[in-house]
Amino acid sequence: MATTNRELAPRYDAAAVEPGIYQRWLESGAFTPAKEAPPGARKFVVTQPPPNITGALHIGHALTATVEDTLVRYHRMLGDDTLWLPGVDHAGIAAQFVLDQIIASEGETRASLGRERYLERMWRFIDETRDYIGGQHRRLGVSADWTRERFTMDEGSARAVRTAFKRLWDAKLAYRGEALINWCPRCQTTLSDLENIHREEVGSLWTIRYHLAREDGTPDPESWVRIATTRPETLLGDVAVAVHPNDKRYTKLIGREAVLPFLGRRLPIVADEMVDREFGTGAVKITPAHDPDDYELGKRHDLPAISILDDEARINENGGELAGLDRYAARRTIVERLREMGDLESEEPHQMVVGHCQRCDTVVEPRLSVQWFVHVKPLAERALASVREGRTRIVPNRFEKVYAHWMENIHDWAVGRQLWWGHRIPAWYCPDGHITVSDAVEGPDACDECGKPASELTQETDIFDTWFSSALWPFSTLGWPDATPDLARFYPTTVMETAYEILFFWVARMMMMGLFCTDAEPFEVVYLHGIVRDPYGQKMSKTRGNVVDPLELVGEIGADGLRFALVSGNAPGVDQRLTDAKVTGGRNFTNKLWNAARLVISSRPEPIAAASGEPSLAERWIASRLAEVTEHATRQLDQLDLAGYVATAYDFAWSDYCDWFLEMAKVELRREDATPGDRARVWRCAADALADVMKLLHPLMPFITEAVWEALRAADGEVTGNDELLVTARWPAAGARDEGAEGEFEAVAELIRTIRNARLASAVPAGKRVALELLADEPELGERAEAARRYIQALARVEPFTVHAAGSISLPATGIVATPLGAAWLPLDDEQAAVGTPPDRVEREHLERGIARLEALLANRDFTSKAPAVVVDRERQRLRELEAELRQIGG
RNA sequence: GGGCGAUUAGCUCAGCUGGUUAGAGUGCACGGUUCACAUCCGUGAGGUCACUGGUUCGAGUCCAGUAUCGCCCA
Repeated sequence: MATTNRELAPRYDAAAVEPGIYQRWLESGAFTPAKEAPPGARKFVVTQPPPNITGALHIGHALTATVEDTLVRYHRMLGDDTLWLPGVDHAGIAAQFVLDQIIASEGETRASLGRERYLERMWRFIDETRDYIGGQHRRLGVSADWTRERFTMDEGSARAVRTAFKRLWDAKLAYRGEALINWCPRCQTTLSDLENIHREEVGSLWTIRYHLAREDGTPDPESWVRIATTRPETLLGDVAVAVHPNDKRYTKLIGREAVLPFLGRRLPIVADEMVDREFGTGAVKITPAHDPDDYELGKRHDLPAISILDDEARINENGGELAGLDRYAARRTIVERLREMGDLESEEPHQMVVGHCQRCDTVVEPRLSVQWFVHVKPLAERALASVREGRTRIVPNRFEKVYAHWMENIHDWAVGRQLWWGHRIPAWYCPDGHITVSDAVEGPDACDECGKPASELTQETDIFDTWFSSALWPFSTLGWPDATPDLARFYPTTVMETAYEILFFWVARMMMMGLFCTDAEPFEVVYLHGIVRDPYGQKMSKTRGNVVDPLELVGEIGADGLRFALVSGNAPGVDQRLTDAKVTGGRNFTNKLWNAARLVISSRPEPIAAASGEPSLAERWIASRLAEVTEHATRQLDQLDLAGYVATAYDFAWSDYCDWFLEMAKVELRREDATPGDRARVWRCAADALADVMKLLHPLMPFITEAVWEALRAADGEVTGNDELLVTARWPAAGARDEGAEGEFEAVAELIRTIRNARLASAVPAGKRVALELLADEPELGERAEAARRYIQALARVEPFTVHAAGSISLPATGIVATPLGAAWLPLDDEQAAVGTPPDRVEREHLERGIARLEALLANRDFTSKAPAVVVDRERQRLRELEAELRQIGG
């Protein structure tokens, strides 16, 4: 292709460029792994944390997508057998929550529709929203293999769920039993402990008189025991009063009975070590059906548990005349009546911890219920060992302690949910009370125990906690329980990247279920990222109204800019604030890259000759820097140090390549004595280095780099070689360092910086060319100065530039500055000199302080004898340099 | 109550296994119509690395304690 339109727009227009690029990637099939693993290739596999199918991506998802995409693109470029498997989650409670609101607006309710029609409606709804998340991910640049996209409610996942549960059941790790569970009266379902969010609140502590029972069981108006409670409404379910066995105040009451107000129930007064003597009056009411501690105590004392609340937390038939009242109305009524009866002694404000539903924030009600549980202790022990013994690594590793603590104190997992949207528990009941668990789609043929035919069995109506299917995600998505080629090829996966917030909810459970189901750790590394907060450090939330829509930002500054903003300067596991400055910084950087490309492409010699001649200092230096930076960035990516990688690539691109190299390359390209071969050589160097910068930045900023690649390819096919698309190009190999070139460059750059500074200090107008004199310290330095003359003249804007040999000229009285090549000064006329401030004195004092420090350090025998030789040599060298500089300015 | 983390420039944050005079972005000051970019270029000011003690030739970095803030678990 000839040189088509090589004029690039002066500003990078992300919105105009990105969609087309994504389409090209898709058409190229770059995101789908080859049919077979390349021979000898290492694998790199990530399963995407599946977002809620009914939702939209928030900024945290954008971070997840960015980090994973960066790693995946890097490994794809390395040539690894790379798979990134995307998917969405059915989000049981959350989805029901959303659909309930929708059908409510249509005048329907779950009850009015019935289970079957409700689920049909859900599937229709899902079909509408299904592609939304994927579309958003595409706009962020996510390079996942969409041909393998999965949904936690698809048939493969369903089979995995049934199989896993059957195996748990067969291993006696799943059971159905009565327990006090967390109940959300609004969501109408059981919650696991993790979904029960504890929060400190100010409530009340009421002190109530429970009259002691007389012989005939009636209350004695003259004697009572004072009970402290935060939940007076539950007294309807009281079955005892408990005191501490060593509490002298109550010793004589143990064994006697009190009478429950309103209901007249006789309550034994029992002694139990659990009772906190310091709390309230030291005597507590015991309500086993509504309090976890009471439940345990009740079991120890063989007490009944009387449930007094219904599904919606209203008083049930056990509450006598209060039946039908909401729990809070009942509380008010009971308190009021007790007061009237003279049995309410006091009411005081009380700081306490209250559980709330994670989903809807309703106060959770402890409730006695028969539920499905998974006995996770044995699973947890294995999952803990995997991390302890290093088979799975958590980054940052301090979360290994958090993980361990949770695993060590784990409770059985209540996996049943009284919802409709989710995987139905594959358990069948027979009329005789037997339970049969089956992993077959059509269920069991007969009762496992008594052989009653399937027609007489009824299936459990509860569904699984959504996290149960999520726990199987790394392998259910690859075909487990079948031994599929994908499972063999891609499992176990490599990196599980997610928010530290769901370490327990998800990561821990994947570890447990992965080990149980597949006998392997589901991933090698867990990479945890922190929370993206607003500029004031507040967590983003709809109620606070401070949410930032990532797709809106993509529209404003492009996906690359957002990706850059999210990853730069952020360590794993650490929360970050998303500020305007960061976002703008991301946009500016993409624009900078774009303009570097504009310059390179527009300065291609036309026609271009065959490159010839010796490389200039600019070329030798940038090649060496590129070698170092490639090596560095590669190591940082290998170590999952994304912020470090970004910083390395950013500094190189902006400072080294744009600020220094391109400026020097301009000098080379525009010098009059350059041959066509020289110009071609310099341009090729600039273009090749730019191509490498694009490669280095591609994992993080895929769109702009691909766009530049395309423009480079149009301008000169030799630069991009056979790689039509950058996405499938190979990651650059680090070349050889050229320390000589680096040293020469540093000296010249330092001289230029010093002269620029001196110009400003002497008030030389910025655009004006002034004379510069340099007294070379040694002949060799003079030669270097001569060799770099054209850079110095252009970048320091000096003309003429005169280099004097040592001893050939005497220094002026003032205005000398020290440079690595020798003493330099700007011979100013009197008028200029009068305006400016000679910088020498400050400089001299600065040098003298440094010299004194180093002399003292080097005089210390402990230092010279104990510190490594390299360190001592470095200090000696530094001292020599400072002394030379001081001599230059006449010290 | 137990555990974890943070405290570094005005602000937001990097700083790996201890080793030049601690860095970046942003903000600030000064100067810039140099033919890629003002979403830019150049120069600069700005830090007793929370505090106290210890280990070490050498501590932002390791150890102990204190203070403040935040998070997790109970």
